[in-house]
Amino acid sequence: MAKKAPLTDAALEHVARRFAVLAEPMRLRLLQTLFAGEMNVNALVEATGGTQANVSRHLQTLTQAHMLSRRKEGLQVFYAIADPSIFKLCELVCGSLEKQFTKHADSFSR
Amino acid sequence: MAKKAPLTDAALEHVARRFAVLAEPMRLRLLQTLFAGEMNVNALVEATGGTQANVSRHLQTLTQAHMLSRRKEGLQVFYAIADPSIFKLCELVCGSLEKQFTKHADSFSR
DNA sequence: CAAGCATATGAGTATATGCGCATATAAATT
DNA sequence: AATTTATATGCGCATATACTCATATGCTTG
Repeated sequence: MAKKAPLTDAALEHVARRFAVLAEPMRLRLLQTLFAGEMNVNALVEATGGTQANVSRHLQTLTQAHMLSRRKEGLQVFYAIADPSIFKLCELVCGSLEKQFTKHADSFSR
Repeated sequence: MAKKAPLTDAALEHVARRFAVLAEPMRLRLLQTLFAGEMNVNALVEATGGTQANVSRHLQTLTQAHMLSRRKEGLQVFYAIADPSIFKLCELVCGSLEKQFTKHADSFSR
């Protein structure tokens, strides 16, 4: 399989879609929270400070993109990170951003 | 520096913004084209099949995100990939996507 | 300085998407 | 079966952004 083959339009749209899923602060916050492990919706609502409706929608988006797994247990639904490449993606972007402005680096983590 | 520190809201917005820049097929096409090396706008217009105005706008977006460098030489403006992490980012996403649907894998590269 | 070429940008339109509110669904408990 | 609890979803609004067309800017050359 050639490594440098150009991508088809369809493939580019898939890649773009994947980046788009990661292009929302609340979804990133959810992912970051789930880095600690599986959680149900209510826990995620409390951890992120978002509304239940909004959190639920974002979880749906992330799940449809196959980034999260969904497990129902009684009344509760547990979500977890399903795609380990998410970790590396976030690390890459964060690293690149930190280099980019070492000035505001203090406003980066708390 | 702590590796697992949670990100501030401001940092999350920066990360999200970066992903958003990568969330457009035409911009990905431009980046992919520039993988071969520095190019001027006209060459990019021809290579991507986009309109001059649209290509110019996307180049501006990519440059403002510090993903591309801009070099003016006479009438022409040359763009090049400025942030090497872009390569790894695209590889990661493509790899993850290929795994995800090995079915349509044939529609991925040409 | 006029004309021409390469690139950038303002304006307008269409589409997408995030959010809040209210309500629906689904499962457990009484 | 009715009620309660946890999660999902329909709807409307507001905003963002991609695209096209026309035009502006900037540099070069005659």
